[in-house]
Formats: sequence, structure tokens, C-alpha cells
Amino acid sequence: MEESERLRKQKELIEYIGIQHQREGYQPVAARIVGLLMVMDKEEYTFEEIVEEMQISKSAVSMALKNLEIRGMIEYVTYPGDRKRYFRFVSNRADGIFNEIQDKLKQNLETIRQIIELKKDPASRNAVFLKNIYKGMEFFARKMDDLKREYNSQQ
Amino acid sequence: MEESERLRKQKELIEYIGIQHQREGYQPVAARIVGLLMVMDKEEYTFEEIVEEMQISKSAVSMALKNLEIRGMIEYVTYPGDRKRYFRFVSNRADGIFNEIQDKLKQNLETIRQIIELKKDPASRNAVFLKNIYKGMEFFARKMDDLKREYNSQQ
DNA sequence: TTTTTGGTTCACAACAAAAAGAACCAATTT
DNA sequence: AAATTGGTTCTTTTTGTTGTGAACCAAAAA
Repeated sequence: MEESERLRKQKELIEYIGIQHQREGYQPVAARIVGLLMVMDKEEYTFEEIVEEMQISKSAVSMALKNLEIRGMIEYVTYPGDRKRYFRFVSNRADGIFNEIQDKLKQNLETIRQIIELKKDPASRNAVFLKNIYKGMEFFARKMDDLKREYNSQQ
Repeated sequence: MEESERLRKQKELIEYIGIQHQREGYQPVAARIVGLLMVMDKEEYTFEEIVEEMQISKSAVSMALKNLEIRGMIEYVTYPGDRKRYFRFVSNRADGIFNEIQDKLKQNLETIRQIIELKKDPASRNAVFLKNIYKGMEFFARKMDDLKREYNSQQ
């Protein structure tokens, strides 16, 4: 593949990742910064470089970086004698994805448990359905722990 | 638990489920309708009843119901000699949740594959990290099929 | 001490999303 | 045929989100 085409495709991918992340609740600027840090060959961007690369105001970048850091999506490193922060995307996202799924599952489980608990008639259509869903999700959440262990030992 | 307290808690739970679903990209009204249909003891609501219960305009309800139906979150039944539609939440969400997770996982896998493919240096920090993430997610996606089969046979 | 660097914070404008309300429409009832 | 029911659609209003630019600030350099 030609160098210029590769770059074009990378830029395209950044936009796509941006949209994906917006669907997960990230704001537009933040979402595209994630894409930038994942896709480009340059692996550490300073604040200024991001501002320049994305053609966006300093304040927007400042906010976005703060949010992304709080959410644990990105991190920064510093170098002695250099006041700039070098942002990069965090390393251990694999674990992160497992845990995200599991957390969400657990949260949903708890909600469903509460719904069932508050039902007047435990044999009603919805109560029965919800119990089924609960069972399925619980099974899955339990198995995830095994999978995590299996994967880690396999490494 | 007292009847009135149960009702209060149910209403609270509807709001909470509303917020949870908004995080998944549902609009406010739609999100709370899902809550309503999951939580309340009454299991089938007509259009009118929803309008009344939620104190919301007909147009907002009309739009929300349409969206929820398209997304497969709710369905309606009708009864002979009755022009009204009776909305309820769909029954087989357990499968749905499995599949949602798996679909998202597959989509992410494809994106990551593309990022890696476009990297100039396959030994760079990010390329290596991404390959790791890829491996983890792939392992997990593969195992999910097994889990589904295991669960279904167990039933 | 003043200036520069590397940002952050705040007020506001532009835009987008959500909800309301009115008008409308097709079936059904009267 | 007229009125009612069970909604839908369109326009407007309200509300919320994004991003900008200017002012500001602390640390370092001059």
C-alpha cells in the first residue's frame, strides 16, 4: 500500500472510531482523540499537537483530555526537563474490556433483581421473563470469571 | 412492605432504568417507557395509558413507541374487537443480551484488526498492545459461542 | 521582574435534540 | 353523514450540548 493511501485510510478510521465511541457516550472531540491515539503511528501526542492535528480550540481539547483521563481511556507521560504532557492511549485495555462487560452485566443483574423483588405477582408474565433473563445473565457473569482465569493462565 | 412504599420504589426504579437506558443511547421518553413496561405490575399498557401515566404529549409517546418497536425492545398485542394496541416489553431479552455483547465484540475486533493492519511498525507500543487486546477479545468471542450452547442445553 | 509556555476556566454563540401542541387522518360508532 | 377514537405528522418552542475565544493562572525562562 502506498504511504499516502495508508494515511488516508488511517484518517478515515479515526473518524469511524470517533463515531463508534460517540455511541458509547463520548463527546465528539473526545471520541476522535481516542481514535487519533489508537490509529496513528505517532504514539504520543502533546496537547499542542492534538490542537494542531485536529484543528480544534485549546479549550475543547483541554476538556476532552480531562474527560478521557478520568474515564481511564488515555494517560500521559512526562519527561524530565519538559513541561509538556505526552498523551497516549492506555495499555491494559484488554482487561478493561472484560471488566467493563462484567461490570455492566452485574449492574443489570442488580436492577433486574430489584424489579423482580418489587413485583406483586411472582408468577406474572414479566416476572417470569425477568427471572429467565436473570438466570441467563447470572450464568454468563459467573462463567466470565472462569474465562478470565483461563485466559490469563494460558498467556 | 407496604403497598404504597412498593409503588414508590417501583417509580424510583423506572427513573433509574430510564437513566441506564439513556446511557445506551435511548432518548429520555423511550428509556422511561421501557422502565415502565418492565417494572410495573400492569403488564400491558395502551398508548393512552402511557400518555397519562407519564404526563407526556401524545407525539412524544408516538415517536418513542415507534423507536422502541423498531429496536426490538417492546412489542404490542391486539385483541379482537378492540382497536387499541397493548404494548409490553419483549420476552426473549436473555438471548438478546448475549447477542448484543457478541455483536459489539465482533465489531470492535474488526476495527482493531484494521488499525493493526494500517500500522507502519508492527512492533510499536500501540501495535503490540492492540494485538494483545485483539487476542483477548477474540478468545472471549470464541468462548461465548460455547457458553451459549452450554446454557441452552442446560435448560 | 517580566515574558513565555502550557495549559485551564468561564461566558457565550451556534447548533442539535427533545417535547409540546395543533392539525390532521383513517377506522369505527352513532 | 357526523362524531368519536386512536393515533400520526408537522411546526414551533424549549432544553441541552458543543465548541469558541478571551481572560486568566502557575511554573519556568529570560
